[in-house]
Amino acid sequence: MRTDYCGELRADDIGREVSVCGWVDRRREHGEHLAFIDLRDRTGVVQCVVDERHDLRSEYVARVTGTVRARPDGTANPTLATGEVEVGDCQVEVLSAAEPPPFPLHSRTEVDENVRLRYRYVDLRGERLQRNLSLRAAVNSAIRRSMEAQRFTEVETPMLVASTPEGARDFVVPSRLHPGRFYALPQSPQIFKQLCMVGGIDRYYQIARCLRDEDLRADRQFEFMQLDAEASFAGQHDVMAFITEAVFAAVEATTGNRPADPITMSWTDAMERYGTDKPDVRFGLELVELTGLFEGTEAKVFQVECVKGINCKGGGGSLGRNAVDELTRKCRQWGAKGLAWFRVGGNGALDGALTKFMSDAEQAALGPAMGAEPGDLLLLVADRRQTVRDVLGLLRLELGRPPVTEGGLHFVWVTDFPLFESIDDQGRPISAHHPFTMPHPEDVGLLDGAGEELLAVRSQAYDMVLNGWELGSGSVRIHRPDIQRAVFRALGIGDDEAEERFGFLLDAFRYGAPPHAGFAFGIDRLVAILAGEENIREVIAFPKTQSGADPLSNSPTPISDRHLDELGLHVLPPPAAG
RNA sequence: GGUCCCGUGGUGCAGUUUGGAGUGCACGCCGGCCUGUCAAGCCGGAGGUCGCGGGUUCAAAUCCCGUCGGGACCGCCA
Repeated sequence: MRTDYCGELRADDIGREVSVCGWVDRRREHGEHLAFIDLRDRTGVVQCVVDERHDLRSEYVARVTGTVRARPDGTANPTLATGEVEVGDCQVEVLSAAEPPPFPLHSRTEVDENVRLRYRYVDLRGERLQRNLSLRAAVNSAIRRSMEAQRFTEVETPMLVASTPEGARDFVVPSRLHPGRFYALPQSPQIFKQLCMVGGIDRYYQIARCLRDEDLRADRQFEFMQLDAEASFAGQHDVMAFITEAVFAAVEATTGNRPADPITMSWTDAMERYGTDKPDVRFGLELVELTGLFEGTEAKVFQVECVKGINCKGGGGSLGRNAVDELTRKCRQWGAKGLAWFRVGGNGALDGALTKFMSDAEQAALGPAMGAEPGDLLLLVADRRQTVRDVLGLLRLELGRPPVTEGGLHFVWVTDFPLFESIDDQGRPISAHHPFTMPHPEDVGLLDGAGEELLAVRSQAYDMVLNGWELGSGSVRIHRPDIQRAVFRALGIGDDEAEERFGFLLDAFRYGAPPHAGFAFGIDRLVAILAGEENIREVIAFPKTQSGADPLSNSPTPISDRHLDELGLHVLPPPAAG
C-alpha cells in the first residue's frame, strides 16, 4: 500500500514513483483543479500536487501515488524537511473521509485539556504527542539495553497481589472465586523483587506498571511506570551506579548528550539548604540558618526553635507590597504563622515591620549573614524546624523555580535519609521508607533508644532527584533477622504482628537471603522532563484527569447488578449530602 | 478534607471590575473566485442554553448562593 513515509522523501528520491499514505494536514487550492495537499504521517508532511478535482478535506485519510520531483525554482520550502521535493502527477485514493477535527492539531493554540482527552485519538496525531511518545519509547528501549548490558534479568511480577495496610491506598479487585476477598493492584513489585533475590535471580529489573489510589497531580497518575530493579550482593553505591548508568543511557539516547555527573547530598543538607528532600539545584535562593543570630532576642516571633531566611535578590524593588502580602498568605497556608520581611536600603539598613523589636546588633548582623545587598528582600520564617524547612522550601520554589525547559539537567542523589520520619502519639516512630530498610551501619546501636532519639537513626535509603522532581528512591534491604527484629521492636511491631503482615517475606529470608539493595524510578517523570513538559499527562497516551476520570472512555463506570451479584458485592447509596 | 484559578459558536480569546438587545477579534467550517501555494489569498455565509440550577433586579454572560466539569497546589502519595 505504501512505498515511503511522507516525512522521509528527499532530493535523493527525485524521479521515483512512490505511494504515501496519511492524513490531510492542510490543503491549498488554486482554481478548479490545482491543489497542494500536505499529507501527514508520523514522520512528517510532504506536499502533493494534485491536478484533478478531488474532495480532500482536513484529516481525510488518503493514499497518494505519484512521482517525486524537485520543486520549481524559488518554491522550495526551507522550513520543511521535505521542502525541496514534492509528489507530482498524483493519483489520489480517499481511504477514509473525516469530519473536521474537534480542535486544531497544530501547536499554535493551547486547547482545553478536557477536549483533547475526549478526542485523544485525534490529539495523538499532533506533533507534540507523536514526539513525546516516541521519546518515551526511546527512553524505555535505552533503559532495557542498559539494564541488560549490566546483566539484569527482566522478570514479570503479578498484577493481582495481596493487599497490604502500609503505604498508599490500594486499588482493589474483588475475587469471583473467593467472594468477600480482594486482590490489590501492586503499588510496586517490592515484595516480589526481594523474593527474586532470595530466588537467586541475582539482578532483577522490570519496567513495571504501579498503581496507587491517591489524589492525582501534575506529576502523579493512578498508574505509572517504574524502572524497578534489585541486585544481590550489592550495596548502596553499586545500586546508585547501576541506576545512574541506566538513566544516563536514556538521556544520551534521547538528547545525544551524557549529562553532568550527579551530585550527592545528605538528606539533612537538602532539608537545611533547600527545605525539601527533592532539591532543585538549578537556581540559588538557598535557605540561610539564622537561629543562632536570634539567640536571646527580644523579638517574640524569633523566640522559637528555628529561624531561617531566603535572600530574594533584587526583590526589594521588584516585589511590591501586594506581592509580599500574597507570599505571606501562601506561607500561612503552608503552615507558617507568618512571613517576616525586610527590604535592604541603599546604606544596607533594614526596613521592615519587625525591626523595632530587634536589637541594633541583630539588625546589623542579619544583612551580612544573608549576603544582602541594597535592593534585596529578606524573607524569614520562624517556627518549629520542620515547619520552617517546609514553608521556605515551598517559598523558594514559588520565588525562583524555572520552567522545566530551562537550566539543563541537574541530577542529585539524596542519601542518608532518616529511618523514621516522625514519632506518633504513642511515642512510636513511623517508618520513613518501608520497614525492611537497612539502618546506617554506624547507627544500628541507636535502635535501642526511644522516642525522639530514634529520629537520629539514618538509613541506607537514597533518592534520585532531577531538577526538583523526585525520580525515584531505593534502599539497602535488611537481610539479617537480628537487625530486622530490632527495627520491628523500635516500630512496636511484635512477632505475631510481623508474622501476620510480612510473614511470607520473613519466611523466605529464613531459607538463605543474600544481601541485596534496589531502586525504582518513575519513567513518566523522567520522560516529561526530557520532553520539556510540566505535566506527565503529556507523555502518557491515555491519561486520567485530576479527578481520576477518563473523558474518552468515561471510566470509572457503574457495573451491572448481575456482575455485582456474581462478585458477592452490594453497593451502598452515596452518603447523603450535607 | 482544604486553598486558589478557569468555564462565552467547532477551537483560542476579548467582553464580567462599573448589569442595559448574543456585541467583537483570530482560527476553523460551508459556498464562490483563483494554476505555484506552503499558517496561501480574495469575496460571501452559517454556526450561541455565555457549563448547569436558583436568587437579586424593570433588566444578568456580568452581582449573590449552590452545583457540575477542568487545572495548579496543600493534605495524602510507607
